[in-house]
Amino acid sequence: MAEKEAGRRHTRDDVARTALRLLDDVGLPDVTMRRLAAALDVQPSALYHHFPNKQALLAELADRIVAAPVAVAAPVHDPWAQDRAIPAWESDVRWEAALLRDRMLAYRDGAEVVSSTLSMGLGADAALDGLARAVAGGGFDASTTRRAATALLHFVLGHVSHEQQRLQYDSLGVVAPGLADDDGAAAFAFGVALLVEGLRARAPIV
Amino acid sequence: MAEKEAGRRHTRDDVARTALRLLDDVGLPDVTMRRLAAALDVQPSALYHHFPNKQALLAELADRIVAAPVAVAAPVHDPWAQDRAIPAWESDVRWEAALLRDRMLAYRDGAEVVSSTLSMGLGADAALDGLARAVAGGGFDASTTRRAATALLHFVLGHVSHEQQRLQYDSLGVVAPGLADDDGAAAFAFGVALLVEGLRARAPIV
DNA sequence: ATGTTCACCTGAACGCTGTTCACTATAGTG
DNA sequence: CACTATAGTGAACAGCGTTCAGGTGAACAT
Repeated sequence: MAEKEAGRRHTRDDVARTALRLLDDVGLPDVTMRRLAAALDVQPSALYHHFPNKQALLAELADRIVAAPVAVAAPVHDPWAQDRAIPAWESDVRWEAALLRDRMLAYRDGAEVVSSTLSMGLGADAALDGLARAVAGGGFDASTTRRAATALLHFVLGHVSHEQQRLQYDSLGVVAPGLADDDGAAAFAFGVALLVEGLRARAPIV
Repeated sequence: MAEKEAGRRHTRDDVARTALRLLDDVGLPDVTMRRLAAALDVQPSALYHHFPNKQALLAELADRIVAAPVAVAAPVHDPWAQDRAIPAWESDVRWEAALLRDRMLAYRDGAEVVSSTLSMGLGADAALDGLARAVAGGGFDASTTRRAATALLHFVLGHVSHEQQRLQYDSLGVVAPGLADDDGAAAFAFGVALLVEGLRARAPIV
């Protein structure tokens, strides 16, 4: 399954990249220092020359996940705005939220990694920053901006975590229990829309 | 610190109640099967006669947290509705969200316990049910109701987790870094209001 | 060419975790 | 009284994150 990296000495970047690949291969619960060391063909203790502990390693992974380059570039003209009544900041927010979702979906258990790192105050700040920047485009005061951005962030993290947990369930052959699974993207867009429209009601300039 | 329970034989309820007290005393990361066994004056293996594994134990705790009786009864006339323009379902949703927050805040790391249990599909369904019931009062279709309720749930879980993590930071003597900490209740109400107002825009009956 | 430095790594260990297993004691019921 | 279900024992297992004293080799200055 996971082949060994046959190289001799490794850099901090090697370790992080191998860890990211291991995460995608085996999932967060099976990303252990021992397994990562084995993947690098190295003793576990060697990892502590690159990261002081496992949490720092995971924080680095979270940073890379939320700041990863994405396949499709941001559209100059947003796809939601055939109707010109929609202000730019609204589609910016939707876009930024969708971007964050895509980035976390790009790695197995990505949302879990980002969420735990974020909740411990280490790294992954790009996640909140992107949302806050988009919200700020609506001209809200600092407090409203920050609160709206964190509300969006909490929803996105919770939603994508839920989405990825279900992905894992399904991949393990568990049959869908009666109810049809909700389309992830649509349910996500709905939640974001709820927050955006709630925010619209208090926009300073209409 | 944590005194031993000197009783003879214990029931499943004893174990759960002691675990809940232990959680409040030492926090989730230090709730280990060995510590819990010690608190009950029992060998760790004895716990497995009451719960098949630790996750099941934590799921029971989550169930008790989200279904706990609360000090103040629900008001017949909601406190937000001096203005009669506010429909009942809106204040119901706000109330239900605030209730869930209070219940999770009642135990150390309560949000973390509920969140992890919920994300693994074991128990704590009362959390979503309460919100969904309140939303349904607005007369929305099933899909909208479910999506809005989970959006609310994700926000509440994320917010309270963040709130409790900060509580722990502060209790450990870490000084607030420059920025004044946002009032938890106010920021919470803001996030809920955002979702409620977004939902109001699609209410079938005005 | 030689000596030194330093990043990278080894190998073994420590203390902790959740969980299992065969066995024992105790309370309650026919 | 014998029986059975429930509760608990004590030891062990495999795995975890982490530490530590020491080793090795490439890079660099003399």
